[in-house]
Amino acid sequence: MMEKLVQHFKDHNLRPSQQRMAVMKYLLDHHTHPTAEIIFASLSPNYPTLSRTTVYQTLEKLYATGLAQKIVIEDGEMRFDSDTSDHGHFKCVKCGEVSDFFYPANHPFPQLEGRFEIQEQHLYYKGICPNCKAH
Amino acid sequence: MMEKLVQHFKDHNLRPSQQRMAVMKYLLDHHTHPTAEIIFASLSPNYPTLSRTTVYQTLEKLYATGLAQKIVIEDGEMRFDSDTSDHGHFKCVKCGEVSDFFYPANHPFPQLEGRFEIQEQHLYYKGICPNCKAH
DNA sequence: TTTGGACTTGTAATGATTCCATATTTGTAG
DNA sequence: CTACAAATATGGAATCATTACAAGTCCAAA
Repeated sequence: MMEKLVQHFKDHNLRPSQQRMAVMKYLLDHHTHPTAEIIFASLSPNYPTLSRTTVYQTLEKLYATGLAQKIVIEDGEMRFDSDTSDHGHFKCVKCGEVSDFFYPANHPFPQLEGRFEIQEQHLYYKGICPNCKAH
Repeated sequence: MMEKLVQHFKDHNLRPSQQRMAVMKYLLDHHTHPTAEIIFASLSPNYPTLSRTTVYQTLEKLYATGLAQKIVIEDGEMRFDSDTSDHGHFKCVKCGEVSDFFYPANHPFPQLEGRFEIQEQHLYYKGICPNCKAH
């Protein structure tokens, strides 16, 4: 597993530093769409010298090289997901949790007229999750 | 036209103050998905005492009462649209412009499993717009 | 082992948004 | 028409996630 990760990084011209490995591993282990702050807080105990800036920079690198996707639903709250496949998200306005939902690969999405070059597609819903609805 | 606006506000228990009228009118006249700052800058010359805070508060009110929708595509950039119908957006990563795209009202969207209560649906693409692609 | 570039760190800066206390305006009752 | 209470507007300060920057550290190649 670790070797696979190292290879991932090398494939994308990134050095497999401890910090990068840790951040990426966190994303692979927690599909909870964490923010940089959440990741920082989670890793800090084990990496006492870890800096917030490093987490931010690492996430940006992961995003830029296609190892993670960036999810923006609320202003001032960037979340990350190591699952870069096309899938949607649901954010509960009560508990704040963001969950995935998947749809068939061939699901028909609205087409754009003209010569738009599409790089990313984002679909998300906001509302109340089953948990919060049941009190 | 102005009377219609006044009625809009009254219907939603909002007083038709000069400032609110001006902000709402701006949204109705400019379907360019402006930010609060853009609206503030545009109205300032005609309303010298207008405050940024007022624009922010007004936009929040308009959103909360269903007179406008809030569009978040990039972090730290809240945009507003007086067209509250279901439609998608495209943001050009080069010029930064946000444009609309519409799809049939009966377009099939992915369903959520379980008892999710959906309040908002957002679909957007990012990429290069025809203008920028043609240089 | 040395060297250069990549990476990390911590602090300071940024900038959009919100807070808050005060002033003004608006709708309404008399 | 007038005055009062509630709603709204104002502007300067505070917040807070994110980014910039300068200095220190690590790693790979010669």
